[in-house]
Amino acid sequence: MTDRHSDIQDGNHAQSDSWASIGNAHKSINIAVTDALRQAILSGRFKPGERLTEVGLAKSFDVSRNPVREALRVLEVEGIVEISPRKGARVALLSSDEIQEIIELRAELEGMSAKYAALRCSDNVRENLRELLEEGNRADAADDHAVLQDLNQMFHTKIALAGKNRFLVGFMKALNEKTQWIFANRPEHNIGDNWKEHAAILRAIISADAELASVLAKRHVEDIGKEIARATEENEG
Amino acid sequence: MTDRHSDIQDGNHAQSDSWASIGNAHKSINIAVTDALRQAILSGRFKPGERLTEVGLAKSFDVSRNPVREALRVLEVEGIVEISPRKGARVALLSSDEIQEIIELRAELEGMSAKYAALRCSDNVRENLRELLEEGNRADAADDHAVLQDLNQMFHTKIALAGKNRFLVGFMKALNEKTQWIFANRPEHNIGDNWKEHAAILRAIISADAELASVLAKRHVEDIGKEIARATEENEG
DNA sequence: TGATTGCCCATTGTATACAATATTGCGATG
DNA sequence: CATCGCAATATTGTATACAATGGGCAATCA
Repeated sequence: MTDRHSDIQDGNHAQSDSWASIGNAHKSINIAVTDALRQAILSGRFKPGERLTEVGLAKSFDVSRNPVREALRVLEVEGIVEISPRKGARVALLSSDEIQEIIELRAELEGMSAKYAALRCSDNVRENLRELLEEGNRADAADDHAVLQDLNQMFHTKIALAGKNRFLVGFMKALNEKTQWIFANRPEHNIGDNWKEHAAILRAIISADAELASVLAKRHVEDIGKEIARATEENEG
Repeated sequence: MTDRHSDIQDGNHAQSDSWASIGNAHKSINIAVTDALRQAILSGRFKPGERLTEVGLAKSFDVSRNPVREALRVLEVEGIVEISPRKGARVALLSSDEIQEIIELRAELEGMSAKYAALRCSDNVRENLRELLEEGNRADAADDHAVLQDLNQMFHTKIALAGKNRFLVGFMKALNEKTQWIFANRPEHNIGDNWKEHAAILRAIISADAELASVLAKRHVEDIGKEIARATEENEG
């Protein structure tokens, strides 16, 4: 490291807000770069297809090319970067076919998670979900859009965890990230506050109705898929 | 770089191989190292928990540490290597709980794949599956263990592809690799030739009976899980 | 004009050097 | 005898240097 200031390490750069927490603590720079770059792509700051040169990224993060290369290869495995040997890296592209496949699989896995959650959640977790449900109901009644956004994310995370299969959790996390990415890159797709559907799923899980929870969760995601398809068609046709 | 011959690079230097790489860019060393290391781990040559030092691997592959680092980070994302910052990399460990979770998820996804395959496979693919079925039946009748081994692998791959969801294909590939890894590290778990079950699943898919295909495929994997559980218990208890 | 060749520059691939950190071994100390 | 420091060593983290490749552009020739 030179005597220059590092965006990633000291957070003095204009964009440092999202990076500030990752630099100094325990993580090494390659991990910080990976996280920062992933976030930049998923949030749409780097557009699909956009070229990602090693020196460019290295300069913008004020690090050497090495951590950048490692980050790019990690993100390639995650499926959000594409690398052609000796040609370079680009932000991956998602075709509408792939988007539908993501939604389709998410629907199945979300249903599966809900089923497992209903069957397996401990009393602690059940109580936890009950609190989430009530908190969401309050926010929904109060039309608190910002809080609902958070709670909706938490909804998916908690259900996945309650399912007690860590590989399922990992896959769902990947698919959720991709869904977030889809919406970030297609402004015409508006995620509505769908708390009422979430609430119904939560109630089914809490009452240990695995069958109902599964069907509701699956259909919930399928509905999102239909909306994406509709919006895409409108936008492109 | 020492004067020794490189396990990995030999093929790149040999003139005889240059024909093979005409038209497609020769893969870079980091990819070769990734593939070689992955294979070494999945086949059990490196034991779970075994330390993987960068210099050690670099020497054994006769490359610098850089490609090795990149490979380790890729394999970490794939879940077969664990990296602790500033401490180093180890071959990942799989607890028996995790093994059961892998099987559980594989069972669900295999059922899902079979369902989709039954619903979606084109005439071409259906014909292809029919050939696979007959070939397997012949090998089974002839007790040709080696061929069956191959066909069993192909069975899973072809069904996944027939399902026409590339993310599902990716997840199943990851889970199949992990299953292979489980068996490679637990000699007491013997994969039997289970062609007859495979054949039943294939017939269901070919006749477009999605429901039956799904149930059979799921149960087939669950049976494998039971056998692993039984063998583990026997071995540890 | 239009295709082609050869050169230059941008970029990636790989190795090495150095810095920072963790681990190990051993002797001093209670 | 256990344990605490502490130095020596091993290992990882990061930067830089150099080689190799690919793409673009101008000069060249049909």
